[in-house]
Amino acid sequence: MISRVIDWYGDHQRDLPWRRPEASPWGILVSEIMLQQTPVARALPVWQEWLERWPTPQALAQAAPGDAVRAWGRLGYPRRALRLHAAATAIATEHGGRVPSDPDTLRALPGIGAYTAAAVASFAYGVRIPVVDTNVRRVHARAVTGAAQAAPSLTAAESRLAAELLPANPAEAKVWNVAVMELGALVCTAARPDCDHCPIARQCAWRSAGYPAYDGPTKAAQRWHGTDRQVRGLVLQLLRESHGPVPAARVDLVWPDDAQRQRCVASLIEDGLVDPLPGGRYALPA
DNA sequence: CATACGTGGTT
DNA sequence: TAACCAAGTAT
Repeated sequence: MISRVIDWYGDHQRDLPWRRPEASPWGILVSEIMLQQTPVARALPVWQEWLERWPTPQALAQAAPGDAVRAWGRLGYPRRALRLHAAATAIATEHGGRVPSDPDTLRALPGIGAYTAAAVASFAYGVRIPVVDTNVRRVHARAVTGAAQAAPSLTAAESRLAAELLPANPAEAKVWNVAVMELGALVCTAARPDCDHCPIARQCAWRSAGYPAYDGPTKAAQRWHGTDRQVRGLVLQLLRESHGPVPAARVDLVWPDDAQRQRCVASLIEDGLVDPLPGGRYALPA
């Protein structure tokens, strides 16, 4: 199964800039943060801009956090931009300007969790460690476990399985990691898996079992309209698109519910995404 | 461990 | 059209 997936990857992988040999660990780290819960097509142009503007962690660390938030554009979850800026600062001041290769050291940086730490260690440095994202979990669930989809959150059994499947050779492990992820992104997709073009269709436990429906617990559906997330998004959009500080009166226009809007502005300030200025004005953090 | 956290394309 | 989905993290 391993060689079939790796061979398939060799023939069908997308040409993504952060996968090229010349990609720096920093470029790979930036890509991983941007790709959290965000499609490749949307992250791609923003990644290009970021790497031109801030080619090193030091370069980003010297910028204002608000510049990072503004350059994040509409990627979503703007706290990622703030945390990436904070990570760059930590890398510049505590790690000699070099992106760490040790997963535990990476994991200690802001915005870097288990997945991103493993991804950077593996993809940037060839560290032999399982990289388990939503694509990988889905492929494992189907091909090995025989379930239509993975559990709502990563289980110990899944981590064990990923560790067992990981090739012993570090270089091979790195390709395996990215290949399984790519298979999940392009073929073994959530809604309409393209089993006719899957390199391991014959070995797939889910297919062999006749595609049984998922019976486990499902994750709660996300709401959007009328939520604080929507209001926060509107406030931040206004500040991103404004050059200087914005008067409170203008912020008031983005959402009619006073209590909710004020609560959201307060939470944005709490998060460090918004700076309250004298005179009742607001701006992205300097 | 469940929930909050953006955004826009696809079904 | 509402729901689902996209390389998760922090609390």
